This record gives sequence, structure tokens and C-alpha cells, in this order.
Amino acid sequence: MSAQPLDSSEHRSGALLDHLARRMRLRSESVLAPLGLRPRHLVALTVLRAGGGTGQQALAAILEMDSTNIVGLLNDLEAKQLIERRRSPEDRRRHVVELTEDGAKRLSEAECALAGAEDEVLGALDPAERETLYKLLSRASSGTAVNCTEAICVTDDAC
Amino acid sequence: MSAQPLDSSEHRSGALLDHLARRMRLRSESVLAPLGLRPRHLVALTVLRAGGGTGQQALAAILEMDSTNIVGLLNDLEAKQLIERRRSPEDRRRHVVELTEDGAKRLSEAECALAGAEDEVLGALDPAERETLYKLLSRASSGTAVNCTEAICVTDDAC
DNA sequence: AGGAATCGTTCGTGAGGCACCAACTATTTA
DNA sequence: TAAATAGTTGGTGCCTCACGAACGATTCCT
Repeated sequence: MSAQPLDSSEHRSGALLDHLARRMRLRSESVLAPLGLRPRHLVALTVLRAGGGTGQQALAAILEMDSTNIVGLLNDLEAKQLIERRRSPEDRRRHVVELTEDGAKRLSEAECALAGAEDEVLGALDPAERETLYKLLSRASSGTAVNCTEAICVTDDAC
Repeated sequence: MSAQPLDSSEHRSGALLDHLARRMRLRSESVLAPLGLRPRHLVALTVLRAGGGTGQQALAAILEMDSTNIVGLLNDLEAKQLIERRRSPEDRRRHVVELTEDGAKRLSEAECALAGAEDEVLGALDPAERETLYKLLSRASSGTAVNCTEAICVTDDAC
């Protein structure tokens, strides 16, 4: 047997991450629908806000999605004018994807709208803990710290 | 209306949760395959370890899955003898679901096997931060604190 | 006792996510 | 010029999952 109790505290977050993400996603769907967004769009927008100006194959790598499916995703967002595709001046094959002002605004609105959902899912955590969680998640999601500028709720309705 | 600008720093973890869960799940699939498990199974086992002895409709509520799909999930796990369904003595309609010893062991093995995957996904976090993350996630995932007893890796290979 | 509600089970259906392949254009690089 | 790369389009197929219908077993209500 040779039971090597490695670090003793060997806690794997994978399943919990999965579980919470699912619970959050279920609630998000309905909340996001009136904004014309789906959870996956929100992920893309969030990533773009964090590390904007990336080519869309780089984006595919970050999101770990197939490049061909990225196209459709971005088509949705571009049709709603939440992102812009511009050809890169350095390499004109490349489409540089960036959040538009509308996109940043819509993202903020969406995040506001998700407050209720998050309250349900993270109800057991107090505000400080949620903030800690947020910081850990955003650090983890982009290897380097997400600068994650001030996303202020500027809507007059949802907040 | 009534725009209450709540806490100013209004950070929503939903998208990040989704993103990280996806990345984790992609890696988990291949790692878990040799163990005959899939990410969803792991979630169920984790929940059962945390709050075992639940009826399976209660389980459906926790996992927020349709009851009918729970059946298939549990069938898989029972076929592998990782869980047991026993009729509740109090209410014989009810099937009380519990982890078997094999199930607990397999779960630990799986968690060990996921170390590599987690290293990739949470690479930006140091061990202490990962532990913090784990605690926050497990607190959140079950309203009341998951007692989350010592899950020691007792395998001789993977660890 | 009889009837309604509940738990679990099985089967089927349909929508949607997603990986993958193939072919094509535009552009860069060797 | 030839090869490689970025993006796009269209199509295919698998898997997940929510949902509905029907059923046996059991409990609860009156």
C-alpha cells in the first residue's frame, strides 16, 4: 500500500468549481436572456475586458475553444456591436478583437443583473469572502494578474 | 429604477467560475477516463462525501439536475460499486445514497490524479491561495460548512 | 379501505454545445 | 513561387441535458 499522505491537506477544487459553475450558469441563462447574452458570451467579454486586443486564435487558446466556434461567438457579439474586429496593422491576416464601449457597458449591466444569481449561489460567503474569491479566480483565469479595472454599474435600471 | 450603487467594487465571479470550470473539465476528462469516471461523476461523489446519506431527489436538488437524469448517473456509479442505494427504513419509497468504501477510495484516487490538471489551471496561485480557494468553494457549495473530512490519498501509484 | 401524493425508474424526444473535417480567401514568410 | 498562417463558412456527428409520459412501490390523508 505505501500510503503516502503527501501534504495531508490535499484538496481538489475541480469538482466544486464544476458544481458552482453549473449552479451559476443555470441561473445566469434566464437573467441574461433579456440582455441578449448567454453565459458563454459573458465569459468571452470578461476575458476580452481583462486582456483585450488579442487576435481571435489567441482568444481561442485562452477560452480553450475550437477556433471555428469562436467565429460564431464573435459574430454574435459583433452583430450586437459589443466587440469590434479590426485588422491588425502589423499582420493584416489577423483580426484584433476588442470590446466596444457598448460592450463594456453591456458587460457591466450583465454583471449587475447577475447580482441576484450570485447571491443565491454564493450565499454562504460574506462580501469580503466573495471579493477574495473573485480575486483568486481572476488571478487564476489569466496567468498574470487581471488588471480588472473599475467596472462600475452605470445602468439606471438593474442595479 | 432606484439605482442603488451598492458596493462600488461590484465584482462578479460568474464568468470566471465558468471559464475556470471549463478549463478544468477539459483536462479532467482525459485524466479521469482511465478511472472510468467523468467530471460529472466526480461532482456527485464529492457532494455525497460532503453530505452523504441523502435521498436521491434531495441529491437532484443539490446538483440541480433533473431527477430522471440522476438515475442514470447513479446507475453508473452503482454499477462500479462506488455508491450504494439502500431503502430508507423510515420511508421505504426512498433510496438512501451513500458512498461505499470503494467509492471514497476511488474519489481520493481521482482527486490525486487531478493534481496535474489543477496545477495547469490554477498555476497562478500558490498552495496557500489554492487552499483558500478550496475552502471558499466548499463553503459556498454547501450552504453550511462542508465538514470535508480528511481525504487522504491512499493510492500507491498516482500520488 | 380508497384515493391522492411521493420516490424512484424507464423510455423517448428535442434543443443545444461543441469538436472535428473540408474547402476557401487573404496575407505573410521562406 | 511555394508553404504556412488567420479567419471564415458549412456540414456532420456525438454527447449532454431538460422535459414529458407512463409505471410500480410506498406512504399519507380522510
